[in-house]
Amino acid sequence: MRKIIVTSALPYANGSIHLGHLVEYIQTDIWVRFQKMQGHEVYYVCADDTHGTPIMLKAEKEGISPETLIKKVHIEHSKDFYDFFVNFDNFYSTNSPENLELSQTVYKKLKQNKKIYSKMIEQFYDPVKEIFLPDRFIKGECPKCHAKEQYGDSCEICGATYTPTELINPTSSLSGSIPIKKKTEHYFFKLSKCESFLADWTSSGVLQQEAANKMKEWFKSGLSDWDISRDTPYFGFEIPDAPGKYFYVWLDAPIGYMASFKKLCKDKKINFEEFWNADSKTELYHFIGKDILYFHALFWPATLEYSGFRKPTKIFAHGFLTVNTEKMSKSRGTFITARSYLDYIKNPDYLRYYYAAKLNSTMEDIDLNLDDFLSRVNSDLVGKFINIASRTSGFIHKYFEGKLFLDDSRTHQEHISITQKCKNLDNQIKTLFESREYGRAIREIMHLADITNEYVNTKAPWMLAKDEFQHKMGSDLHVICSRSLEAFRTLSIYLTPVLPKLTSEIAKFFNEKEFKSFKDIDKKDITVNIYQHLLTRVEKKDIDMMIESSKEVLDKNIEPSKKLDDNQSTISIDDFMKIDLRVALIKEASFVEGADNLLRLLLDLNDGKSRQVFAGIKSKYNPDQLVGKLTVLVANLKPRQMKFGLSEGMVLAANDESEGPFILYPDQGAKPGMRIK
RNA sequence: GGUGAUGUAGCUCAGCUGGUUAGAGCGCAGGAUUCAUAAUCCUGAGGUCGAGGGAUCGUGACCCUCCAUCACCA
Repeated sequence: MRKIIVTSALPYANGSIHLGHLVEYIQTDIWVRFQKMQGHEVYYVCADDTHGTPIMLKAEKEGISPETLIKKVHIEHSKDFYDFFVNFDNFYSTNSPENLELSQTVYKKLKQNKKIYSKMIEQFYDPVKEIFLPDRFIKGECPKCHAKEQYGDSCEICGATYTPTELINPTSSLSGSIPIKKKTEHYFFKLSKCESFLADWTSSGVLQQEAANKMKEWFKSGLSDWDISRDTPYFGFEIPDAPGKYFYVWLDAPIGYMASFKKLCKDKKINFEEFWNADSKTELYHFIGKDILYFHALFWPATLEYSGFRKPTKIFAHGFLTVNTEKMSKSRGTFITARSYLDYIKNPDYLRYYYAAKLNSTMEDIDLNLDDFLSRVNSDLVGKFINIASRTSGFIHKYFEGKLFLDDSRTHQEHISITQKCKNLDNQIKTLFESREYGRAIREIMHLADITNEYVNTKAPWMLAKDEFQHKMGSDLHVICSRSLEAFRTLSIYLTPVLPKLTSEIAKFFNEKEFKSFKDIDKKDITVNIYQHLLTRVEKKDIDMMIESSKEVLDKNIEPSKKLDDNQSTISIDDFMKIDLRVALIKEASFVEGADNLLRLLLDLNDGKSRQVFAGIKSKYNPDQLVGKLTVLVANLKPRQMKFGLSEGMVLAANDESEGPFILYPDQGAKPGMRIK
């Protein structure tokens, strides 16, 4: 039996859990449930990440203490995870006595090992708020490209990175005041001295190949020492013997994994040392997003190494979530919180299934395509998987008192083979789950569901049922339905880590409490209850409503920052790039009956389909003079239903009060479909 | 800007170390069936494997250039 600790990254306690977070928690939870089903001793721990300036400021904004804020968020997060069946053994908080104690222990050991030193640095300070300013809270002009309103760490326009002191005309985004440079003593962790250890460690197989490559890149540019202190006021843990100095949130956050586990040890009488001592034989796995690889693959193991604790066995980084191939967007309504998913779609298993179907062991991003989500869940889960039970259990009930007939010695090989096909996949499924190749596992399982449906179809039990002779125990009818349901049960067991809610209901359908182990597939005396719908389809309208409601939520939140933007007369390059301008060939042009000012244009973007656009240019142009010309189309304008038909875009034209419109023609050489930027 | 990843049928993705007519699921079309929440089964159409060069007897798979998308740059 293996002894394993598994963690997911700590969610920051200043916001709600959203579908992006859930990729990781679901990925981890599936893995943990799988390991538990293999009979291993597994502890899945996590915690809210509660420290840092953003938490402090958010609490202040809401007029409550940071402690109250993180308590409130903890309740919300816990509920979200519970409702998604993310089954932590402990979901704790980094603002805990265990974490305080461990953070201080780690720090003292690092100090003993001569890995800590202090030096004076110069930092920006907000004289009004009387607080040192994190980089993100300073805005100013980029020293390289002179773009205005850039953050203190990097420029969004030219991508330059710099220190906030290099910004031109910096202002504090907290008070709007001009920050002053102020000297302060900071504590540093000598990461530069850990290079050889880290180079060995990161290339020893604890990371995915791609992640290890990434590390090499970072080593190339050399490791700098890590600033681990922040000045008061700061919400966090005070550094021992350093009044007014606090641990930087990223120091105590990963220690939060240990602290959460330590609390669990107290509650469950587990031996903490056995798991965390430097020579521990147990396993430790961190599931993280690729964005925080740096912290987990460099700072964290170095911290552990030089404070005398064990290092992680492996770090599993995953990619980001996009929704409909784009970054989650609040204005599009694709920034979907866990809660709003639950409110509208309700069943968390759908999302768990969809994520599982797309997840693999790499750091590639995964896309939640909502149309795909709908059809995949409905056809895989309802159409083929659940359908097996739905179509065969009726007969078992009607004629055989709910009892399956699985006596191999009295059954033809052709029927036994369906059992074998399902059970033979056992090892492969295990390997795939173990290596986090969930997508492949799902594919294999669904393939077996196909085979089972095929079997049912060719054997046509409904034909046999017409013959009374078939209503006897051990008849072909009995055998066929039994083997189909046994297959269904086997597949359900395979799917248990992915679909805990559904499979627990399936277990009940089989008169079992739950599926505890993959070994349960060998059960022989199986009975079924009367079949009731185990799963309903996802409705398109529910998805649409979820999107709509996600849009609303944001509008309220965005107001403050929007007001700032309104004062600006410039837009960013990103704003401009949102407009998809294309060269379009005017294939057809015609008058629109009943419209005073419109021409109907049929435009070709060289993408195999034409678009219809209604343009208000009749006063100046005849259809004939337009056909064959190139013009400029706003290609991603939301289509609009007009009285005369759907308008799928907009062509550009110039005008003022007295003259116009004058339509735009691109220069010679431009081809239909080219992007204009 | 630098570095890296990705780009295969309408959609989501497989294609191992290069080797005969490029695959799956969904969707679509036609048919079968009625046990099942119009679910299931069979058949079929659909791809110059992002573009262009190159190495090779041969490449979706290797190299180079370009284009697009995404990420990271502490």
